[in-house]
Amino acid sequence: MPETRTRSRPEKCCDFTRDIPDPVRNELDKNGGMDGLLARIPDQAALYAGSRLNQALADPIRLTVMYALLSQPLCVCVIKAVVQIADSKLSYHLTILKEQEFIAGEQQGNWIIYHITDRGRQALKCTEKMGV
Amino acid sequence: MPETRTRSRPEKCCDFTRDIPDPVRNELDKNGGMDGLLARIPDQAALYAGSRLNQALADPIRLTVMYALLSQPLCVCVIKAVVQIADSKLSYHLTILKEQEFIAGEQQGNWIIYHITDRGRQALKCTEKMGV
DNA sequence: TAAAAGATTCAAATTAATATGAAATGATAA
DNA sequence: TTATCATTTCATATTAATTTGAATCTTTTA
Repeated sequence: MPETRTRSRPEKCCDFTRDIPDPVRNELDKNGGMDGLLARIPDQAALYAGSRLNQALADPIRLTVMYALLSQPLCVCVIKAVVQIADSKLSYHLTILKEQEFIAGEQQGNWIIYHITDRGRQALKCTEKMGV
Repeated sequence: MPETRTRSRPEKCCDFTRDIPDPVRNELDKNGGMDGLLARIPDQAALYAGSRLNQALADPIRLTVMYALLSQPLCVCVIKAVVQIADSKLSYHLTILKEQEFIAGEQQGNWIIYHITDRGRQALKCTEKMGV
């Protein structure tokens, strides 16, 4: 018969005023405890924005577009020839890059000509620094 | 009655030997045409790897973990106290960060103590440079 | 002003990422 | 060697991102 034991301990995994390895607790104390630790973490809004930013760079098609634009400004029709996907699909990816201001486009007559932004160049440099 | 006209033109959006804006074509010519442009884009494997890398950074929980570890090495149980999510969920996110070698963990007795790697520090610096 | 070309938008379908809870693993202590 | 604690793994459910094709919008040209 299964025992139905009531436990007095709180439901959390570890009560970190006691149950954490000594070296970790020691350093945590020096760092101002949990409060100090939490204070050094950016707020939710910043973290969310940061993850959005990285999300925009998390697709091979979008990276391809950015590398193409690193060479020179291009109309959508040439970008399409580079990535070889349907119009609407390309448009979707361009929108995501635009939203994060990695690229920008201007209408020139019948065409829209996209170029990479400084922020976009920066992003590629970063991605490369970690190995692409 | 709808006309069923056979078109001699190729099915593609634009035949970029003609139908692209002059400034774009001029620069493209200087850059070695389509071939030159394509040659300067990293290969598929690199782009895929690059997008994986950014994908790992594309989540607020994972960024939170990395920022926490930027202060000091921590056991899972303290990280859990920081992010306040279920064990298995945390483990899932830790695995993704480990796979990209942004963090690494070592067993110390009963605990696993994670620390941020140089690559991880680099990644946070990059994300910040673009604004977090 | 109608047609055509270049590009975007929209709704629906598909696929990939994340979350959840139960079960398993590995280390230590009783 | 059994029990316990910290953590991970697994199967499934949920949610978010991407793809698709049709319709729309803009600009230019006839």
